[in-house]
Order: sequence, then structure tokens, then C-alpha cells
Amino acid sequence: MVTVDRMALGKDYATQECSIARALEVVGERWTLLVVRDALYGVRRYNDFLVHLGIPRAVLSARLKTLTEVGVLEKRRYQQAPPRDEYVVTERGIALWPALRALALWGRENLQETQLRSFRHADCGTELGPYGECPACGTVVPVADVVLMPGPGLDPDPADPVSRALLKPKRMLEPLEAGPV
Amino acid sequence: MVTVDRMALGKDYATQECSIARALEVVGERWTLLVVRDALYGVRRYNDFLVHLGIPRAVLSARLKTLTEVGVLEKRRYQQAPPRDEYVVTERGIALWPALRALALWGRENLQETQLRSFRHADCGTELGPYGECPACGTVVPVADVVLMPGPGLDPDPADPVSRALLKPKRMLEPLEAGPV
DNA sequence: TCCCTTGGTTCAGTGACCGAACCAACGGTG
DNA sequence: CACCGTTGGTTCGGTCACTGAACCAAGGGA
Repeated sequence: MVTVDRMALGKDYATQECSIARALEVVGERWTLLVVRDALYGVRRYNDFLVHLGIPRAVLSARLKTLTEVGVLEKRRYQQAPPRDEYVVTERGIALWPALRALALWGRENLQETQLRSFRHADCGTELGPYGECPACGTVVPVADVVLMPGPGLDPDPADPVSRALLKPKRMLEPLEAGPV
Repeated sequence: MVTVDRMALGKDYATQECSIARALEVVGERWTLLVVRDALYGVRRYNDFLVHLGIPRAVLSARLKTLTEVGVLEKRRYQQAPPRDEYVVTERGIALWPALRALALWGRENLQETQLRSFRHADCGTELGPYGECPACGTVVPVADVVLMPGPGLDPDPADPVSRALLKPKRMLEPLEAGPV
């Protein structure tokens, strides 16, 4: 019996002296980055994450808990009776935007045939360049000034209310109004 | 009995219409992004990946196979007798650099206490800015012009030869000369 | 002949993920 | 007041990916 703690399988990269490994220990598990993506899109409520992601409930609960603990999300009571909480993305979560945008760009250029969505500068409607800048304005665009635009490759009649809400242009970070199922 | 193919557990996000999900199906599995990171650092040989990552051999074989199939790495014979292959990062793999750099930055700013490594512009030695640009030169720096610099937080006497080689400044992409174990 | 290097494959065990069922607090309705 | 619907979970049995250790094989060199 050694005193070394049993390393949880599949969670950390103990031997790696590397900031990327540290980051992946937090956001590298299955579903985690998609939860953060949805949070940046404005999804805040348990049920909206659930139906939009199609994720097992136990896994969603675990991810929301971890992300709250590391300060990427903040659990906040939005109504008292009955008590209801929502998960709002924090500054630390917003700081993941460059990584997510880079991944989206890579996926679109290398794996995706049809254009699904685009990220545009709210002020002028120009699509963001490869480094998150607005080519027309010449400035780096903060997430709050980005609009998520639907593209031609999307299913025009999706089953879940979150996907339906995202068929219209949507300002990032603003809470998403998901209709009934 | 439905005709729908059994979805492999833990690999794809079938319901997601999203470039990020497509990207994560390829690079979202455990270890994968660290393999790509090492490839960008100049690691090319099976044994070097193995000792540097501390990854199970079966998983390394699987990841190298998948990454080769999707065109992120290229398997190339570097000597005939005895026959030996190496894995070299392709243009498609290099295109993952912005995502990895963004993740590294996030990990360092949010999770890491000590500075482990920094990415600097080879021409002038300036540390890269948050969007991969050189603040001094005002240009976006391609990976080939980035130097990986060791920082004060690193173990000064690591066990594996790859970590030892990375204690000296190292130009990205150039093949890494790992000494004997 | 024997051993070493390199680059793998095989296999049993473990734990993360899966989906379905269940639970609980509260409000509204008949 | 009984009952139902909404929201936000927890529990549980089964499956599959990851783990680590052992094994394998094609050469080269002593």
C-alpha cells in the first residue's frame, strides 16, 4: 500500500509539465467543451443543455459541477419560488472563446462539407477572420460583440427548442429564449 | 432491430450540427491533442511519444493511426534497414496550432501557478501575444518561426530524453534530437 | 548464437460513459 | 386537497475506452 493517491482514470495527465495538459484536465473530458460552447451561445438552464446536447443527465450534472468548481460557470438562483438555478458563463469561461473559435475554424475547414454557422461582428456584419478579428474594422472583436449566424447546412426543422432558437441570428452570451418542446 | 448504426461510445457527437463537435470527434479523445502538441514540438518517433507522454502503447498506436487517417500526421519511412517509420505533422496538423496555443494560454492564465514554457518569435525573441502575433513586429507568426523557450517552473532533471531535449530553446516543427534514455 | 533496439499487438481489469428509471420540491388546476 | 406538470437532479445495471503489463517480431551488432 503506497501513499500515492490513486489517479482517477482518464482525467489528469500527471506526468505532463504543460499548460495544455493542465487545460485539458479541466476541459478535455467528453462533452465539456460543448457545454462551454452552449454556455457562450447563451444556454443557461439544465434542461436546455440537456435537450440540445443529448447528453446523459448524470454526465451533464458532473460537468456542470466541475465547471462551476473551476470557475468557468457560475450557479445563480434566478427565481425563488420554486427555487431555480441557472449556469452563467464567467470571465474565465469567456476566456475559452479563442480556443473554441480556433477549433470551430479547424473543423469547418478540414472536416465539414457544408457551412453550418458563422461568427460575425455585430457592428458591421463582417465574418470574423482567422484570429478572431474583424477584417473590416481591423479590431479584435470581444465575444459580446459577436453574432452567431445560421448557415445553409443546418437542419431547417430541428427537434429541440434550443436548436430552433439558434436558427435565427443570436448575439453571443445573451440568455437564450428557448421555446417549449 | 433498427437500421441505425450503433454509435461508438465516447467518440462522436451524432446529434450536434457544429464544427466544434466535428473537430472534437477527431481531436477530442484522451491524449490526442497532446500527441499533436508533441508533433508540433518536433517529436516524430513512436518511442519518443511513448516516453514523453507516458501513454499506454495501445492507445498511442490507436491515436497515431487515427491522426494519420485524418491527415493530421503523415507516416514516413526514414530508414530502410531495418525499416523504421516516423510520424510527421502535416499542414492540417499545423492548422491546429492556433487552437493549441489558445488552450495553452488559457491553462497558463487560469490554472498554472508557475511559468513552464513560452512561445517566442524566432526573429526577435518577443513572446507571442494572445492572438499568436508578435507584438514587436506586428505580424502573425507562423509556427515554423516560433521558438519554444523553457521557463523557470520546469523540472531541471526530467527522466525522459524528450523532456531533457526541451530544456533548451527549440524551434517548432524541426525534428527533435532526443538523446538515449 | 544471443541480445538489443524499435515499433508495435494482446489481454485482463477498471472506471467513465450510456440510457432508462426513479426522486423531490414546488405551483397550478379541478 | 388530490393530482399533475415542470425543473433539476440522483441511482443503477450494462457497455466500452483506457490502463499497464506481458508478449511479439524484424532486423543489426557483438
